[in-house]
Amino acid sequence: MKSTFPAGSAGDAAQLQAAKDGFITQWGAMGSAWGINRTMAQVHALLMISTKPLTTDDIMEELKVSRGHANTNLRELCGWGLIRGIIPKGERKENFEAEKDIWKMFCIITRERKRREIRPAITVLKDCHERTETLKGGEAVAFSKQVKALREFLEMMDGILSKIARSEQSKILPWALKWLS
Amino acid sequence: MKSTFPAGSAGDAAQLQAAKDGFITQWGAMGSAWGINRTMAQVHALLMISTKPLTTDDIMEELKVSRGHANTNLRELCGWGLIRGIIPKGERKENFEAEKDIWKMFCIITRERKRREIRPAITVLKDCHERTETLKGGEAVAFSKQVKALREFLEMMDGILSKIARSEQSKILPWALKWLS
DNA sequence: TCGTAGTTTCAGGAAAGATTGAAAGCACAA
DNA sequence: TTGTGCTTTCAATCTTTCCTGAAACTACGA
Repeated sequence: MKSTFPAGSAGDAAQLQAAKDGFITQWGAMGSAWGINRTMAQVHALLMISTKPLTTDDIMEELKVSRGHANTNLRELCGWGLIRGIIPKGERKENFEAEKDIWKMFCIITRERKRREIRPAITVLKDCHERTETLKGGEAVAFSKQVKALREFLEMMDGILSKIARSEQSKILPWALKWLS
Repeated sequence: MKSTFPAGSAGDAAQLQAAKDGFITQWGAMGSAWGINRTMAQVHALLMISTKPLTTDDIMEELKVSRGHANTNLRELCGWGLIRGIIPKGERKENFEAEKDIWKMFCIITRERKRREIRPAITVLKDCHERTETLKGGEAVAFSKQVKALREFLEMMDGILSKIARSEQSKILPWALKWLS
């Protein structure tokens, strides 16, 4: 519903819009599968492929959601650090832009999920283990052992992911490529 | 609500039960966060720490869920390959037992999520890229480029995860430990 | 201080997802 | 073939989560 197409035909523009819509829809679906609010994933997708920062009203318009909902999801994404709000000088409206670098995105998501989900799980496992390791009886020993194995596994994962999330893409990528060969 | 405690006091048994319940609850909560039905995660937790195979009725009793629901979740877990049903000879009731090896569990989950979530996403990205790579105009070029970067990243991940999920734990673990140092 | 432009909050409606319970289905033994 | 013991299915219901819209709030300029 706009005016200027720097180049290409109207058909091209329609095709581009269709591809964008498909992308946003699918990214949203993928978000759901990973336990992320669909709209939040869509807002993220939209900002990720936008060539310029967008306002709350732009989001409302594109995704057909209410102002309240747009605002909530934008804030949440800011909380993750996946987007940031900027107020262009002279204006009062806030504009949002996404981190576009895939590797940085990956690092952010890894760090956050580690913090929000793996760490708490480790805490619980540690607790379960400590509360049962001194108990006698086959049942208790088996439980304690299983819980310990789980905990050690998650701690190893946590360590590896921390290390990866701290690395530069430039250090990981060539290594990954070699390793995959 | 049972009889024989091979060793230890009644207090010990209560403590063990409390720890088990805590574990099941928390594993369920963690499942939710990762986009997995809470009950399914709890059934998995229950079987993971059980020293013997359990029947549908055992699950119903422990988790206080209906027969239908227990059945659905057991089937789903079988679908993932995380548990298997066995019919002890001479009996007609099906018993379920979980894969207890953490590394194998991790491989199964990795493989399944790759198949169910990463592969479809790659397909969509490929499609978006192909539909726009020949279009003219700054917008189209930017979109195409971003989508391509995403796709390449996911394909790299897919490759790495495939490789890891095919490995023996014995090959990864020492390497991980060294790498973490 | 008031008015304006914008943002945030939240009660309640809507949609999605989980759970039940009961009926239908299945497999085997008598 | 009928009966028994167990599993599966599915409409109905309950729960959770999402989403809206409107009111409250904030920041700033005149």
